Amino acid sequence: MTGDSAQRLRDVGLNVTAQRMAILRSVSSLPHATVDTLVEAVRADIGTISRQAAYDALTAMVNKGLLRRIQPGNSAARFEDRVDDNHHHLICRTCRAVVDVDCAVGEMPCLTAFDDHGYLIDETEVTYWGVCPTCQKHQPANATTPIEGAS
Amino acid sequence: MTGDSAQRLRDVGLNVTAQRMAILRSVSSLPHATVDTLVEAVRADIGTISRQAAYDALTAMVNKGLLRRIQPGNSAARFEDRVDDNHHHLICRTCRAVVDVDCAVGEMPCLTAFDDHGYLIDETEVTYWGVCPTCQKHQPANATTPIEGAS
DNA sequence: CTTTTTGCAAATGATTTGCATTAAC
DNA sequence: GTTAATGCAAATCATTTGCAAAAAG
Repeated sequence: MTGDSAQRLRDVGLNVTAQRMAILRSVSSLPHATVDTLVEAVRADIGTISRQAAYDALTAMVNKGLLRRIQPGNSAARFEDRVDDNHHHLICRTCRAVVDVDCAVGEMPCLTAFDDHGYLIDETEVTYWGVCPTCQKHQPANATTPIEGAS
Repeated sequence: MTGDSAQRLRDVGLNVTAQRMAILRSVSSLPHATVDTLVEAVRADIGTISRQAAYDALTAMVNKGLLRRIQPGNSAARFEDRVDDNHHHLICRTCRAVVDVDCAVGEMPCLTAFDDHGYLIDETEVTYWGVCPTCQKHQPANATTPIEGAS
């Protein structure tokens, strides 16, 4: 239904377009998807979107706080629409699968009582790096291309 | 002095080369520097290094746990040699300045008592996003290009 | 002397920019 | 009607790959 996503766009002052509504819906149904995956999904949905329109729409919505961007190391950005709660991410070093995790500590971990060096802090990002169950099984003890860090 | 960095390389089983020693020294004196900055510094130091040799050396040392790689959003990676302690990073959205901060919570925040989804977790990364004092002053109330997120 | 590392060039992948066309308000 | 959004191509930026020459153990 077009109503909901249209309203969410209007609420933040963005023009309502078929592409933007479709992007918003795709991010909802495909949490942690990359731009390319979202472009595919939107094309299956409304027929056409350019990659640039997708980038533009996603950037606009991230800037308006409608979406959140996740940057798994140096690979393609992911997007999600869980923006209101304080949750973090568990990312597989091998296949880049992203899983949401709720913080055990509480509302805003580590955000209190440290030297902020005069910075105006607006976000605390917590990322857990590891290897997912599937990749643990399908890989020899010393895998070939660990995407980052940790010997 | 060449001894220290040479020994650190040997300790982790890496061949000792002039470039690698110089990289190690440069990362020490320029914490949070990008690859390009390090290449410049190394060239000023020992005369010559290719960018690829720098990437290779840095990757090798990160994999051996000698260095740590920081990925500020989607921009160029930074490197540091503080690998033994549990500290986090405060990054300026505008100028990308990186500052070390010690965690107020304790040893390993949020690492206990949550659902790990079967992942084998090896690192917890905490990043605080904000605007540094300098950028707060030098920018009009609504700056032009906030690098990421947050309206 | 065998293996690793270096250096150069070219390739790749993600993202951005410029500009004319089209659609929202 | 004006302003904002789309689509296409080309540009840019960080990083990787392939391979021959040079250096390390």
